[in-house]
Amino acid sequence: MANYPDLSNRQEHIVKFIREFMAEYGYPPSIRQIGCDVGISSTSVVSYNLNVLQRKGYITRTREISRSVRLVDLDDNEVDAESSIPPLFIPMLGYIAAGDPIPIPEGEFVQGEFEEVAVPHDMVRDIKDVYALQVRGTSMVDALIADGDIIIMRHQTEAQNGEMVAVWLAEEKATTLKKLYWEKNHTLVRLQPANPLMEPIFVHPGNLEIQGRVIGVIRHL
Amino acid sequence: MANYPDLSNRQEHIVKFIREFMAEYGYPPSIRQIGCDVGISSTSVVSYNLNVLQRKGYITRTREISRSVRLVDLDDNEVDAESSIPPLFIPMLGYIAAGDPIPIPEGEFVQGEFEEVAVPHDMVRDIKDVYALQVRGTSMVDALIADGDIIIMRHQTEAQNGEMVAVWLAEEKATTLKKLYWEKNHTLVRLQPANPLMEPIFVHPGNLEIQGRVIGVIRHL
DNA sequence: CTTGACATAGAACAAATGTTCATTTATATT
DNA sequence: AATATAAATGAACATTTGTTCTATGTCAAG
Repeated sequence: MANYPDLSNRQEHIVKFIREFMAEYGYPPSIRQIGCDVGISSTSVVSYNLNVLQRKGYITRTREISRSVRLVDLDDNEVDAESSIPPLFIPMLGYIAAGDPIPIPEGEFVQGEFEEVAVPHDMVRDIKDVYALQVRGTSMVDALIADGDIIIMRHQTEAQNGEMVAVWLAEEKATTLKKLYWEKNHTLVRLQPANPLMEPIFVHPGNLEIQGRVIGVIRHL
Repeated sequence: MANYPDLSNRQEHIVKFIREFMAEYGYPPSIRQIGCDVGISSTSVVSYNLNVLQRKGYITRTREISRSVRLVDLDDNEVDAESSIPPLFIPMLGYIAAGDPIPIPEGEFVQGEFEEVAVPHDMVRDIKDVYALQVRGTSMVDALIADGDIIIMRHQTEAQNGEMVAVWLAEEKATTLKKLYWEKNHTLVRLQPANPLMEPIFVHPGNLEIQGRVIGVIRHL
């Protein structure tokens, strides 16, 4: 991993774990939690490696204070206590229905330009490229999504196997939400409904346009 | 201080101290550090006030984890003097699966007794009798609910027409989630799947036990 | 005046958590 | 091969930290 040339693999792993833990929980991990994740059974080895990371300027620690490991973050995406708080509201861009391509965000959202939708605290970590769409119609029931549901999307145009995506099928002139799998050396795409009782469909990559990835669904009743 | 009308002065002080401490140090304060700043010499009084702040939705805590106090970051302007603040977290009671009756809350929840689930700000207005269950299995797909989904329930034993309820069918020994409609002068119950492509079932009221009402569904992908 | 809910207080205890120590292993250098 | 340094290991211990318990005080409602 070229990001940290002067660190061992273990030390890189520790830095990344601390960053992820802080983002997810809002407080730093303990020595033992770091050891569990990194596979170090001895608290003194964790402490030894943290001392190295501190000496090299990657972290700071306060002696005899629980959970006092803090990253000194040199990356572009500076993580600090305030900005690590995930958003509670995201913009609602519009609607998603079978017969229309979904609205796609252009540039950054201007505050107040869109209606806002409340999301759970742990559903969105970084609001960049994330937005909500409301479902119109019953065409998404194969994705176990009902009319009126709110879909939380992250704008991306490529997808990995197993990710739930919104795709526009040009020939059929239809939007569909399915799990995407590449097959036959990327010459075929299998779109798998979330409902296990339903069959997948197969499309050529040229007929398909990935418009975003689904990261959550919210249904009010 | 008009910003937190439903908090005592001490509780406001605690919220502000937590925010300042987190910003300055990058990790949350301990119970004793909060006590020192606010002038509370007893750790149980600090803990009591933190429990109140958690119940009112200002902070979250994790039981028996050091420095696990986290602010739930609402803008000061969003605190409305006229309304109670809706909860951002509710207790997760357990699981729901087809072959078992759902866990039913008994009495009020003891703080910290259950794992907490994040919900959207506008999904729950009053936490009383509200809890979450996680779906195990694919038996709920007729309700457009997937394995792993989180269902937000309000404990109630009676239902109006059209409400989505969890019912236990004694003869079938099964839990199902469907919209309930009374028919033939309350001598028959029609249970309507949320999936419009599926047929309803009809049961006698004596065979059915309403265990709660579904008020929302959350799906993380 | 009584009662119940809320808030406070201190002590004791349990558990979480960080540090120290003795020892071993791995690696680099001479 | 010898030596020095870095890295690892587990155990023991010290300290931090959160929870529980018992008791008391305040205040509003009946």
